[in-house]
Amino acid sequence: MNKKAIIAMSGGVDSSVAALLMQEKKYEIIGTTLKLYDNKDLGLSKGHTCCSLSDVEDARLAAYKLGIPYYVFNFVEKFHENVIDRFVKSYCTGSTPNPCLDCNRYIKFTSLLQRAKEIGFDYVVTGHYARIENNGSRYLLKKGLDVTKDQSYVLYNLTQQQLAHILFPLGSMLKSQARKIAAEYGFANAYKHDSQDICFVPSGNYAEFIERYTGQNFLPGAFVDKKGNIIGTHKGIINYTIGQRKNLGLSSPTPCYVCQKNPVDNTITVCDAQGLLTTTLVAHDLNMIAVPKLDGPIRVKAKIRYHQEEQWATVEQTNDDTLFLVFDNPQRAITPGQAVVLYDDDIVLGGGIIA
RNA sequence: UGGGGCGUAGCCAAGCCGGUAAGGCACGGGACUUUGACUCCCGCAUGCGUUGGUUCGAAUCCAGCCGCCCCAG
Repeated sequence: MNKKAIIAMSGGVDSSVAALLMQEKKYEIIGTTLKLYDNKDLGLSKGHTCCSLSDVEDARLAAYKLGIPYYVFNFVEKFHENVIDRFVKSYCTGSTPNPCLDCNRYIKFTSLLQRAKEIGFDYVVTGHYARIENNGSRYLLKKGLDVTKDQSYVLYNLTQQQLAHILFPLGSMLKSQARKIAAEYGFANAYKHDSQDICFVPSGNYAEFIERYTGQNFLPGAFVDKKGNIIGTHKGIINYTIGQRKNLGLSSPTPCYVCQKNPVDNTITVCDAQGLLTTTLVAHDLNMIAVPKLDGPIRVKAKIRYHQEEQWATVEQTNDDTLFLVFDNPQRAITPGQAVVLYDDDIVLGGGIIA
């Protein structure tokens, strides 16, 4: 009897090709799109995003083309609770969250996986560019072969139990190959633009979103320099993140960057580019994949934001839920709320959230 | 109202022995991107407080006026 897999179809090229590949491997598959929010509730109309309901038609079309059953699963409540709420709370406390991490962690690979099991399916399949291997004792998460599209960073939260029931058919493929396959097969979305922005804030104006969502106004406050001099007025603390240069409106001989957010007195500290450099960080909320726990300080390559080359560092797990990293070279704008993901070559060791 | 200094884009600022407005910051637009940022590219003063004058030609020289700053009374 064929293995059964649910394909999470966003309406984009990647997940459509993922479905096609699974079909070719003779899996018994169904396609699904997750309804994550009501566009109306969020004051949205339309946008090319990774999972907006407006993309349902593209997904449905691809499923129809494949001749597979297609369903929309309603995860609106789960998404509110596990993604949007966490996103908003994080910003309100001065952090800078990455909601895609939570969406993968709680929605696609928890709620959807659970649903899949409930209805008798063995696997959840997505179009992520990452690879899963089993070394005999553990499941390993590895970078996608297409280094320019590698998405292992946003998947570092996956557990052994989850990895056992996930398949990434695009992990060993180049994006260009995926597009080619899509084009040859005749998927309408073969040349659809890659997704971007936060899916539930397609306008990109997440600060406005947070104010609307919380019904709270974030008051203006002072920009101060490292000596404590007031040098300007900011528009509310949620509008800024560590390392930000644009939209500060501060005029000076050299560019000004945000280097600290202080929710307590509602001030934002700015500095020059040099002032953003730091060599150490602490992370919590860990998930280790390749090993259950790090023994002693080890050498790794670490990524402190999605789009950045990993950097050499020495890391130590100081307790069950804490990592301490020392980078070989100072890093620019290490940002609380973002994830640090540890790599041994192309293997994801694990990661955590920067404190 | 005696003396001195200054007024160039939103901010800072070069140019000032006349030859047709550097640069930085900010801002706008693109590129990049399944987060926020960073980065990169492009754009950004028919005009130099104002009115006249000299000159082929003035931000640059001259005069009046306006405004601001400092010193002295």
